[in-house]
Amino acid sequence: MATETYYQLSSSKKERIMEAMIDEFSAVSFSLASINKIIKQAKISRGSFYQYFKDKEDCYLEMLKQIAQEKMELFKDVVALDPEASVFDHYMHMINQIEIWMLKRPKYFKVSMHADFDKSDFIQKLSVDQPDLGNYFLQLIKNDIKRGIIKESTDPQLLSDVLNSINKSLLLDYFKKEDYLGMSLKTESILAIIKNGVLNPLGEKHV
Amino acid sequence: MATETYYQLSSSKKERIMEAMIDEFSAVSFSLASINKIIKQAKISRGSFYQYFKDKEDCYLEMLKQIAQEKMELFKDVVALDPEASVFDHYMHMINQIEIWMLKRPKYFKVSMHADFDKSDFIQKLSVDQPDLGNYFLQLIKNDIKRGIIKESTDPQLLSDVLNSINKSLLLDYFKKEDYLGMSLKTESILAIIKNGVLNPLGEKHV
Amino acid sequence: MATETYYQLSSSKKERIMEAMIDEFSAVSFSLASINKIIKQAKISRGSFYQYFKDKEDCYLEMLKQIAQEKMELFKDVVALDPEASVFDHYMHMINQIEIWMLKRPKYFKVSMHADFDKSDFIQKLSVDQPDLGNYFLQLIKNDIKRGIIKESTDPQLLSDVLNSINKSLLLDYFKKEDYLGMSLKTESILAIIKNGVLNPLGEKHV
Amino acid sequence: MATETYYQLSSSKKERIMEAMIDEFSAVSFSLASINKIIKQAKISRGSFYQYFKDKEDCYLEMLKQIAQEKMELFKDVVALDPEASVFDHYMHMINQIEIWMLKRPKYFKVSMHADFDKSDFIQKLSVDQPDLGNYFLQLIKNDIKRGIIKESTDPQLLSDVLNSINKSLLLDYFKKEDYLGMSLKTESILAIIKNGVLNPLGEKHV
DNA sequence: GATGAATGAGAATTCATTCAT
DNA sequence: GATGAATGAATTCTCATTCAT
Repeated sequence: MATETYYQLSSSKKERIMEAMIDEFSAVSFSLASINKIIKQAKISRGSFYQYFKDKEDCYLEMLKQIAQEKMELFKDVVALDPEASVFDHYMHMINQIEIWMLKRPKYFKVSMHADFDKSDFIQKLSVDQPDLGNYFLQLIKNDIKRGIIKESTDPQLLSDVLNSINKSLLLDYFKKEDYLGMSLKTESILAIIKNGVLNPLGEKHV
Repeated sequence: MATETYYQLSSSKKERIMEAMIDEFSAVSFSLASINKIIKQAKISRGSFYQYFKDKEDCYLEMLKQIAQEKMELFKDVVALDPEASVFDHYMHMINQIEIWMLKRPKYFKVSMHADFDKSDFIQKLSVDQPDLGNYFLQLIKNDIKRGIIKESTDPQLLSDVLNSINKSLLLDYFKKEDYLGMSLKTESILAIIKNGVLNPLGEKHV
Repeated sequence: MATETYYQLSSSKKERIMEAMIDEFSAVSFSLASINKIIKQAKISRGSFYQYFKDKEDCYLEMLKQIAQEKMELFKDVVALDPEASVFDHYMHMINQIEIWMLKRPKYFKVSMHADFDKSDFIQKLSVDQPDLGNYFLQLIKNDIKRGIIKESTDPQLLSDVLNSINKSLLLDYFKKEDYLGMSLKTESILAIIKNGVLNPLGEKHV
Repeated sequence: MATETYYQLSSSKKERIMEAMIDEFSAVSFSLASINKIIKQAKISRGSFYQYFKDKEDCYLEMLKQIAQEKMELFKDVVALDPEASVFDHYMHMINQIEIWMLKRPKYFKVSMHADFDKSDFIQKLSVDQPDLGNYFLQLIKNDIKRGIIKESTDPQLLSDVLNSINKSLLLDYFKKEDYLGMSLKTESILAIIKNGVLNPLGEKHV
């Protein structure tokens, strides 16, 4: 949604601007982000900013586009896995990818976390969520049930939700700690629980 | 931390003010909340506001107190459960309580979600988190392992984290949808997964 | 100008109020003085304050009255000096009295210094100055000229002004330093200069 | 400390702003000065003001700079005097300069008088005083003593203080009267007193 | 196309004064 | 006569946006 003028800018300038926006929008939420800081860091004039973007919202959207592009690339790789792999393998693979991504682009990740929590009308209208991801795992689960890997009694949608929950919760934790290591390891342990359950098969009386 | 003046106000006025504060602080984060909106909705003058509260932070703290009080009551009930009950029973009980609470006071919950994400120094200093809850479940889990209800091989801390994750994630979901029904039901299904696992014990070849 | 209500107050209460006013008006200028602080220190209610005094100006005037009374007493003593004494003796006597007064009531002195510099319309209208003092010394000087103590060529008004200048300047200095000792000593040295001059009678070529 | 933006303003605009600031800061003390009044008089918007100056303190400092500049020029001329001249000649010369300055820029002088009395932390930190002036005269006095112009028995520091007192006091007087004429004339008479003393050398009996 | 000065609504907070109880 | 809650205009300062050059 940025203007023609913006797209015709030199790559280096566009990158400078993009970096400034990402720095700001990853540091604070949309509503609190300051155009002042962005133009100072990007070393462009106030007037130029408004010749590139209609307004604050517009520049934010442009930045989201950038992030989305990289995400797309991430998920391409997720898909590129042994077709025989179970949903858990896929999930682990995704977590691995996310971990790599977060280490590589911690700010992109922060941006989406902020977006998740900004309640301003504008941000709410954006569906920043990865809309396909839920469905993607759902299919894998159904397939695994068919293949006999997962119990027939399992509700595929529910398992998909659980996986998503785990994912989100982990991200949230790491967002707060600002320390992105150990995600894969922890995820693996959690998956073990989900796969095998925690109840003692010998404990008769309870539950 | 509110002033004497505030506490001596008529109940109806205090409630009007409290409602206005909750409306505002549940709608946006602390930093973005507008005293202007609060006093307009509460129909008090700017001067009165500052006779009730030292500043924005003070009024926020007063509101938290209110929320905390109701939470306390909630957890009283959680504790009052059959001592023989498993951690899962306790967890379900808590979820039930939360569901009731969220239906009754959906905005209270929103406030804490915002607090979770406000990075301002002031909010960061507040430990709005329920600090004991994690530990509480941890003890129950350890006990259940001792009692043979839960597998010895289970890492208590991890299971505790998972339960917490589920909890947070569910809340987050419902926070976004602003639709708090079905939490208990869904939780029950999820617990079933965690208890028994989803792997097909007969499915040899995979995983 | 205070109200009847005020004057009918118990002495102890009036004193409490007066002390609070003096503390405040000696600490900062009239415009910056805070009624809040006064009523807090005096332990009276806001409403009472406005039942005692019409407004801030009114309470200030009441306080000035108090100070004026003590000043009057001071000058009574100044007059009570050997009628043969020169204007310089009188001056020294006054400075001694002032020094005593300032040590005893440093705040009274600060009040007048603040008044001297407050340019608000209200304060300007007040002639806090000791209107008679200038004239008083003028008479003494004229007398000393007649008596042959002071040169005939001396302009009495001018000498009076000089004495006043010295006085004010010293007070100003001590006000800033907030250290009231040594005034008398310094004054004595200065008077020596004024009495005898500083020019070397043998220095022919210059001046 | 003003911003680049300010310095790049057209002269006429800068003068309009400077005049408004001087009007306000000469009318009341720093703490009481109102940015509102300044921007209204200068006919600039609130936003502009804060694009020129960081805050109230900053604009005040900018104004002081202006005053300092003119003072500098004043003292250049004071120094440019016959090296044989006595301290009294220098003093008179300075007073003459001050009189000219005060007639030309009466408000500048008022500003410094206010600064002298503002007890706010910010103003206190500024040493608006002419720190070298006292010392400057002290050196001249010592020199005049050496040269035999001034009595050896004279305490140089004391005489310097007296000259300063006279200066301040005169300024203070004229500040209050807002009438700056006759300063030089009066000073000359006062100096005569200080030079020659007022005591009648023939008056034996007294003092 | 680029610049950056100008704008003004909105933010939090203070304080002398009024008035119902 | 005493109380203290209520008021609102005033304060300083911020920031997204516009517009003349």
